[in-house]
Amino acid sequence: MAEPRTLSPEQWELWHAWMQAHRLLQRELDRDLQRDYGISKAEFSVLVTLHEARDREMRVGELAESLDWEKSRVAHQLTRMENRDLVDRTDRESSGRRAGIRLTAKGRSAAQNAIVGHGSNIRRYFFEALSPDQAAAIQAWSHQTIDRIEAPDSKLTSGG
Amino acid sequence: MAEPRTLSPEQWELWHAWMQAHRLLQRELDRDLQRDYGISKAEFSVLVTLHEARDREMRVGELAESLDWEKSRVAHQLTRMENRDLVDRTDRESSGRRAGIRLTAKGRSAAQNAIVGHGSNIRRYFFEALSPDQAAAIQAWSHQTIDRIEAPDSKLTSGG
DNA sequence: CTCCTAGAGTTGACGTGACAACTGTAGCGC
DNA sequence: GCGCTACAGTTGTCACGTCAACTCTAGGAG
Repeated sequence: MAEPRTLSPEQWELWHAWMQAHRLLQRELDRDLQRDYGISKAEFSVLVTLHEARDREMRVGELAESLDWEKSRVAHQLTRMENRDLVDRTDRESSGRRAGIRLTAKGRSAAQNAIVGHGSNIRRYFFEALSPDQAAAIQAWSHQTIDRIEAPDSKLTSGG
Repeated sequence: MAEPRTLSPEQWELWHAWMQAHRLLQRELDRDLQRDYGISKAEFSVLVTLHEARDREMRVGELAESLDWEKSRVAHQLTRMENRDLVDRTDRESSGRRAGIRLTAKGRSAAQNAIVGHGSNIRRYFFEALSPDQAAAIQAWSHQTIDRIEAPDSKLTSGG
């Protein structure tokens, strides 16, 4: 039995169903968030992260690190959110560079409202249809995958 | 114990890890597809679907149905792919409406090459790190979720 | 024939996400 | 101080995906 180079029909089917389920779920959650709180999933992520920082101003790099987003993605997102008056970029550097990022009042209340609502939507769409076995399997797979992709060669971090 | 309205920290963690894993996986697969075959995941999907139709021309609605995409998404994608000479829209209706969609020679060869390569990438990134238990759990969850979201009230399909 | 409705396909606007290139600041060696 | 490098943040470009609006065609009612 030579190693099969292609996926079996069953594997394709599983792959397809998995991708499909994921996309439907994401779309559903995003729609609800948009409808109920007027924000998107990406905006929600930023709002939550800033909300958890309480009063402390965050920097772009810090946000990028915390969200595991690319810097440019954060910058673009902040520009849009600044236009929508959800966040505030304060001038800190001497030149035109702005570094400190804060929630506006509108952003803060949006965050507080959305966290509860979005959480219960996640529960409704995701956790309620999830058996403990499935949860364990998905958790294990998630961490495997993150490790595998994030740190393909971890030899750099260990003291060698 | 009143029903908790918000997710537990563990649930948030699982949710976050899962989203993260998914995004990393998708990005990785898309990058490889782009690097090795010069096409994106969306283009791949269209190419495969048209490839499986062999010589038969497909219509936009048929493609949308088969891929479970919105019509407009298909139209936009076809426009991009037409510009890149991967597909061909043939005139069929009397007016300026184009209905028949075919692969170009370039599209056909791209499809044939990519199917093998992409399949083995999926195997490498997804199936190799997946135990049978995990596969079963993920499959079950996927179908549950698709059913739940796609057909929230299925009373229309059964002969009433 | 005209209006109405339904369906297929298209288009525009907008937010999202990735990548590359650019700007400005700071530390370092000369 | 000048150039080198590293780093932080920004910007442009492009592809993706959704929603709403639009066009064109066909079928039925008046």
